[in-house]
Amino acid sequence: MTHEATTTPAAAPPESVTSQRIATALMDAILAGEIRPGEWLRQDEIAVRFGASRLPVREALRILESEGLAVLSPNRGARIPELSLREVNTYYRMRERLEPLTLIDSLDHITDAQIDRIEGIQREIELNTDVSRFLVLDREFHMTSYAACPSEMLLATTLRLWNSTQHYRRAFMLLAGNDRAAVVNAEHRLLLDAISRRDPEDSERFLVGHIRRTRVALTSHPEVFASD
Amino acid sequence: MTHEATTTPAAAPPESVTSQRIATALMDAILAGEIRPGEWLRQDEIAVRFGASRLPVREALRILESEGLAVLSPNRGARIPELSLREVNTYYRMRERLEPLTLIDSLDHITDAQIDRIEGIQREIELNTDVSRFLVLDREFHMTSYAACPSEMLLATTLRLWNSTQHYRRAFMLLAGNDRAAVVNAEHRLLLDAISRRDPEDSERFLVGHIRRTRVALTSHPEVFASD
DNA sequence: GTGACACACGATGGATCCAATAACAACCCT
DNA sequence: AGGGTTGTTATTGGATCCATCGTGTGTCAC
Repeated sequence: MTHEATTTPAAAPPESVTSQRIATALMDAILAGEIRPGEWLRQDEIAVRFGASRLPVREALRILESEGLAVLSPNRGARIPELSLREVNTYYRMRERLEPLTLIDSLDHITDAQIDRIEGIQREIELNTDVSRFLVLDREFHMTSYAACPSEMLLATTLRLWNSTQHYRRAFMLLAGNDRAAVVNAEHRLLLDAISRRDPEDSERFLVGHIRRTRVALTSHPEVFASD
Repeated sequence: MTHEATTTPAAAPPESVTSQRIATALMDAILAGEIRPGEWLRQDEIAVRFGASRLPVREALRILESEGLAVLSPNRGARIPELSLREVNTYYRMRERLEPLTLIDSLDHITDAQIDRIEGIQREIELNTDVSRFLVLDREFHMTSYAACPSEMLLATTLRLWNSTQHYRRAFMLLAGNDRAAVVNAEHRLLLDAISRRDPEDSERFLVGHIRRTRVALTSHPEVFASD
């Protein structure tokens, strides 16, 4: 749209609305790890932080809820949910089934420029050594591959699954390091090749393998999850 | 706690909160077909209908949005989305991939009493001739089979997919009638048998077949969908 | 007659104030 | 001293009023 490159893959919602602006800022803070699972989001505190009244904050919390980033209890407030190992495992199994569909539908409309962009991201991943940077690049890699999917609902559901598990991916990476980078790069290269050939079967195969291996690796570190 | 029975039916969200009460009522109205896709949900009108101010109505609309039953445009309002044939097709392909997972996870915890209940519902389906009643019973059949799934997120996602496509299922049934009842009953019986044996492979096989055949039947009537 | 512009109306978004609910703590009674 | 109860406080839920945005209509110019 504009000359500025947007970091978010989908069309960003208009920022003129205060509630949406607060929701976006809170979402970024949560995904960046500044707000962690288990923390309460007090309306008054957020309101003064953004120089607004509590009303748009309440709407923002509802938006966060619809994104799966917060749970609202009546008369109790909003908090970031703490996920158990079992729950994250389920989220990843949902991803293994859903994301191939997102990718397959995206393959029907993906452009050469988008494929080039994915390859550029992968090159940057292979040169990168910082863990936090990897989380951003990995997300960009996959989201760009999904960007051409025509179904907003499918994209939104995929994004929800990514957002809800973001904290545990980071906790795992900070703990285990990126010494498995060679495996990730091999998987990404195979996936990228299948995408560039616009081959739905191979794309699904390598994507499922990639998500599944990540799930197994994640769940081998129970200490980063809630105690169930 | 006290000797008095609780008025709320335990599983349902607390109705003491006005916004939740309005959201539930609106959701029932949408699923019952009283509010149809494309219609605008004006805050003022809903507020006077429920004898409340516009504020809880705004929260209720946010809840509806998170359920996938409404889309909110800033400064424009909320409306029930009109889905094209392509979009409903995508929703059903999502169901084909996700609901087997919901069912498989449910099979690990499902009780004999729940299985008996599913069989009772199926018996009622076979005796029933009314189309509207079938929609309710069919939903009950499947939702009861998913009820033991321990993942709230997976259940909620499944429910969203059902709710979002409810209107088009009804439009199709009212148009095509239930002359395919024999096929549905056969599919349900096979699925029920697999569930009662707690067989995940057969359960997935028959469930996918059931959803897929329904999708093909649905999409053979393009006249019930938005023009894309 | 048709196009564009401007104005007015209606609906939504936001701020402030008040009521209700839940966690917390001190207190009293047993 | 312990458990139950009650009062206090902080936080959320709701109502009313005002500002802002989008839309429709009417008019004026071409």
